[in-house]
Amino acid sequence: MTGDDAAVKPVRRSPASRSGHREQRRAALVQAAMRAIRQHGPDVAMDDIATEAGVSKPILYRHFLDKGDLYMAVSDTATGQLRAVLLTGLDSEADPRSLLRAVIDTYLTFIEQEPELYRFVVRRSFTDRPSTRDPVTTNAALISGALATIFADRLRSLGLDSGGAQTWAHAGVGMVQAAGDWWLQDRTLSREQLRDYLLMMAWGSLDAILQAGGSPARMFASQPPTEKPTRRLSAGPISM
Amino acid sequence: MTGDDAAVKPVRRSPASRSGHREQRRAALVQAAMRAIRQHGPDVAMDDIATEAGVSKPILYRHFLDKGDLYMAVSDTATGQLRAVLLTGLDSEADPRSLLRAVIDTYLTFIEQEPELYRFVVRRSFTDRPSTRDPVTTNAALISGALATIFADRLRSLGLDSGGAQTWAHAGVGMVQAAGDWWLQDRTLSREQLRDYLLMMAWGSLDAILQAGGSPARMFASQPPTEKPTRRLSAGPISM
DNA sequence: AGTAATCGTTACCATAAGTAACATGACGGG
DNA sequence: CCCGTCATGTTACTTATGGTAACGATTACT
Repeated sequence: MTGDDAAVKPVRRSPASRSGHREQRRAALVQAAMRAIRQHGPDVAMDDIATEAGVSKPILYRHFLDKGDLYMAVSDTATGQLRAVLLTGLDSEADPRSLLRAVIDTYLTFIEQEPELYRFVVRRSFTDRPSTRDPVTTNAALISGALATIFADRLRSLGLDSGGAQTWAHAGVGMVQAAGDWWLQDRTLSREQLRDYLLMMAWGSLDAILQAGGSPARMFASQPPTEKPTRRLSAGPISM
Repeated sequence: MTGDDAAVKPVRRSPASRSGHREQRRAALVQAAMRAIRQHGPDVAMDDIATEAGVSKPILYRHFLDKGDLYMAVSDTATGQLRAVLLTGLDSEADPRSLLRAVIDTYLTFIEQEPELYRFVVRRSFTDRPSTRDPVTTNAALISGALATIFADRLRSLGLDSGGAQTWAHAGVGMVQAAGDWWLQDRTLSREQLRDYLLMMAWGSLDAILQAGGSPARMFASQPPTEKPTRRLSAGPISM
């Protein structure tokens, strides 16, 4: 794009401002998208987003590849806060349970305050995407990965098998997510109650892993999981 | 023999065969939809489903209110097996851990054998629906509810607070679901390993609830949550 | 046979994603 | 001072798909 010195039009004034300006613009559009989502719900049309941004549709497509790309950007921004909290907590020397509690609390607070945005982000509406580029998966992976890394280090330092850390992280994220989803519709608990309950569960599962030395084989070695010959439910194909 | 008693057109011969036949037909269409989903992925168009069923689109709409309705029917059928297993297990006197293990295993086997169908069912594509009628929510609620019932009974029989059973069930379902989702893409564990790991986690969380008397308040009452954990878990500083 | 209900089809409409082509305004050079 | 180029914007279109309307054919009972 920078037509070098050789030709009549060497470089024009494209070097500076451009990129920075574009990023700024992109961010503004993402903000507009968020406003539109809050107003119209998770199924906003691109037209509505454009209108909210005060421009017309093709502008959006100048800055975002497609709706999924915008979705990704919104998702990134929305979860940025959560990630920031998480990473901040990582540096601190706070005890891990408090850290975990704070993470859960941040998440619940977010989905409580931004239910529409939450639905847009978490309820993946773009199942067609390659899943490796799925923004939710990506973000969950980021959080899970961060949790898993810490946890794995901890396991290793205790001489335990760290292979399960990632599994634990993913499962834990899903646990909180599903519980939060349910909670939004059936508010029979206060946020604090749910938060402590989830913390208790997550911590209990962590406890179990640690006690088992990081491997279920060790946990259930002494007592077989199927004491009486329970039928092997999964033996055959599911056949519907 | 039908037309006489009251008016010229009393009821016709709509009583028998009709309903039964329609249900049969509906089931056949659901089967076709499943085949189409396996072939085309979770984003099948109604046209493709109709083609697979050997009919044309309006036929589908004669049997299903809209795509969400079909989605619900597919979801019901697909999870029917799992629910059956679960409910059968309810009657049996199998120890709850084996039951839980079997449920997890059944789920994992299903998503392993039917990844496309799984994506269609679990990755909710119909975020616009009233959520109270969302098929996934409905199904998850069914399973969660059944699980919750079991453990609520157990909790009560131990004289503990059963109010958290539902929370536990929802969280547990989400845990398994998210872990399974991740596992499908990052197959670093065998199914058996993941199953036992998840069982360990779920059981550990249940354990924590039982030991806390069903309420996090009791678990964390004696000590502020910001301090290091009290239970045996906290033998060492488990900083994640 | 005639009447009516079920079963089926083709052809259409509405919405929303994504694109092409065109319009406007600022800056630098002849 | 006018002109070309780049950035920015708009209108108007295409395409895909969920959903529907109107119409045709088959079956069965009186």
